[in-house]
Amino acid sequence: MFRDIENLVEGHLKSMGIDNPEANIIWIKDKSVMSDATTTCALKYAKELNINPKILSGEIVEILNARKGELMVQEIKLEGPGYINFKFTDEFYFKNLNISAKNVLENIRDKDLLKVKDREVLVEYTDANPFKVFHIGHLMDNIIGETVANIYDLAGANVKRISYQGDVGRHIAINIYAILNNLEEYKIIKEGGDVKKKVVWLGDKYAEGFKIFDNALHHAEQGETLETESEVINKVKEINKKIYEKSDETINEIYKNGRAWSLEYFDTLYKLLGTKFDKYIFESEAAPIGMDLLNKNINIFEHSDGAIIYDGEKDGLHKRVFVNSEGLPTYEAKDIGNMSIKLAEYKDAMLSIVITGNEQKEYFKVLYKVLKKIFGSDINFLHFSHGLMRFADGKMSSRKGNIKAGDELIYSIMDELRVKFENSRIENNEEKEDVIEKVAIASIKYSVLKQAIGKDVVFDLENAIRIDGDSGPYLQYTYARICGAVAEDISTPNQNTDESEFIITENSKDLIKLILRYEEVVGETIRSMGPQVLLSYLVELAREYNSFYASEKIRENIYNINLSSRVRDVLHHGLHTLGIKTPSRM
RNA sequence: GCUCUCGUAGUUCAAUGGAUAGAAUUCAAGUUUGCGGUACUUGCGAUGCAGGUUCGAUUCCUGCCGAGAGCACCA
Repeated sequence: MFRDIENLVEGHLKSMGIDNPEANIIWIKDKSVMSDATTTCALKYAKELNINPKILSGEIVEILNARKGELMVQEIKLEGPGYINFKFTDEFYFKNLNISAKNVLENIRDKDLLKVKDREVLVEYTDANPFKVFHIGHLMDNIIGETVANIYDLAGANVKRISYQGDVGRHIAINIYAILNNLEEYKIIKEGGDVKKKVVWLGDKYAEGFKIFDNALHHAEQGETLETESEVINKVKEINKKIYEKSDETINEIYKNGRAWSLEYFDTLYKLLGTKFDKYIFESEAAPIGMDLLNKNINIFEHSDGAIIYDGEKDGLHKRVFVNSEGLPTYEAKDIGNMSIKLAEYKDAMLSIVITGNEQKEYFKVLYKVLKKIFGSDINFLHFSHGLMRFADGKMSSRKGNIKAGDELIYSIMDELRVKFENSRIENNEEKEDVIEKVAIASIKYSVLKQAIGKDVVFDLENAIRIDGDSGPYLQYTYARICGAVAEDISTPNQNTDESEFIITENSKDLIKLILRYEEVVGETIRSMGPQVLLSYLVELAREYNSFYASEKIRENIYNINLSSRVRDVLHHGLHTLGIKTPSRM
């Protein structure tokens, strides 16, 4: 919306000899400053031109002043060390309020953002492992990954959502080892109906198996087994090999069932979380492809102690093992296959992103060195990593101990919400359950997304669902409140409202300015890949609206209704970008 | 030991090198003859320490102190 002004300023800077000048105009957040927006470009370029910033900004102000009317600027002032400040006319506000939330991208210009426009961007996230529990870490990964994908969507990219799942490897051998020790239980579980129950059982068996295996590995005291340490280790190795070779009927059957149960259960969770993957890739298919590509590029690697490694120390990184001394591919080699599968499916992809926990940061640096050498320079790689979720107090512990499963966390929040929703205005039980689900997910997503990606998250159940102001439910409440106020029977606002449909008053002015700032916020969110930027803006908007609501009777006039529905549109657009659903009643 | 990340109100988080460092919560005091009080208003309160670069530093650089993560056959 500032394009015309920026073009004029940049034109002048160009004539002064600056290459590709950028005169970004941004809204002033400080309410004590009387102007609406500002640019600091004179300060930046005066240094380059070696002249006094006040002189440069003075020239620019003069040029702009001559065209104040057509630019819809009421006043242009030179303030401070060289800020060029703008105060806009009412006409400017009306005109730009017509830009709907959906079109914000049209008005964003940032060269980096335009690069991904209409190009395929692959986002891999969640990466839950069949046979294993859907951990809190997977939950965070999913929330952050979904948001990153949505933000790239917003930037105009053709985003493909991918989940890469570890359906082979030692963790499964350990699980099957434990199941083989409990075949009677397995037969009973197999007949039972509930998939959740089966998955919980699998998780229990993994824990059992892991304990025995880990004890054997570290020469700790034996669990309930008669086998010696080396027998346990060898058995797990043997099972692992048999899974790869598909050579044992019993193991094949257990493997097939366990994998299917897990995947079916994960799908119910993805649905709950609002994720739709475009593609699932499995380690079992990635492994042979990875081995093949590794052999074709063997010159990149080195042999060491019987293993095949990449010496990252040459690049100031670590050495990583790609194939272990038994000839089996590790995660590293499988990831080469994973990438190959992605590129086979999405040939035009220009960017491949993976979301994981912070602990894998160094690993991905090494992996990307290798991938770059194998797959060339047409594709770029990014790794976003997130921190851990900690709990604020002991209240999060369930009867079994502290919550570690992601689904368990969601269900326990829903239990808390059911109590709160007893007095809800919603009488239909089905709708109520649906809303409870959406509020529960919103409360977790808000907690995860309110800080920059990469930082640890502190989850406080009390704050997440109850406390006002700093929560997902607060934003949802504000949305529902507007929906209630802007009732359909009063007026359905026209999408193409002209200036006769808005009015600027003492109470509405700050709110209008805030709505106009949405464009800038979206640009900043994409540029910094920072959901917290968008989220804190939405809180500010909700707060400003609630303040407006307290001072005005919304249904009293059409202007208030129109403005309210504009706020509703922005909230809807922003929250959906963050993967938060917006029920119209709650 | 080496490498990386991070230190901001009591607490949880913000701030492309820009104006008086923003929010939320806690605590204190208030608000409704009105569409959803899960609301609104006011107040108290912070950049770990020491230097450097700059017209200007929470941001960039150096050192110190403190926290976390990673450092080959796991994922």
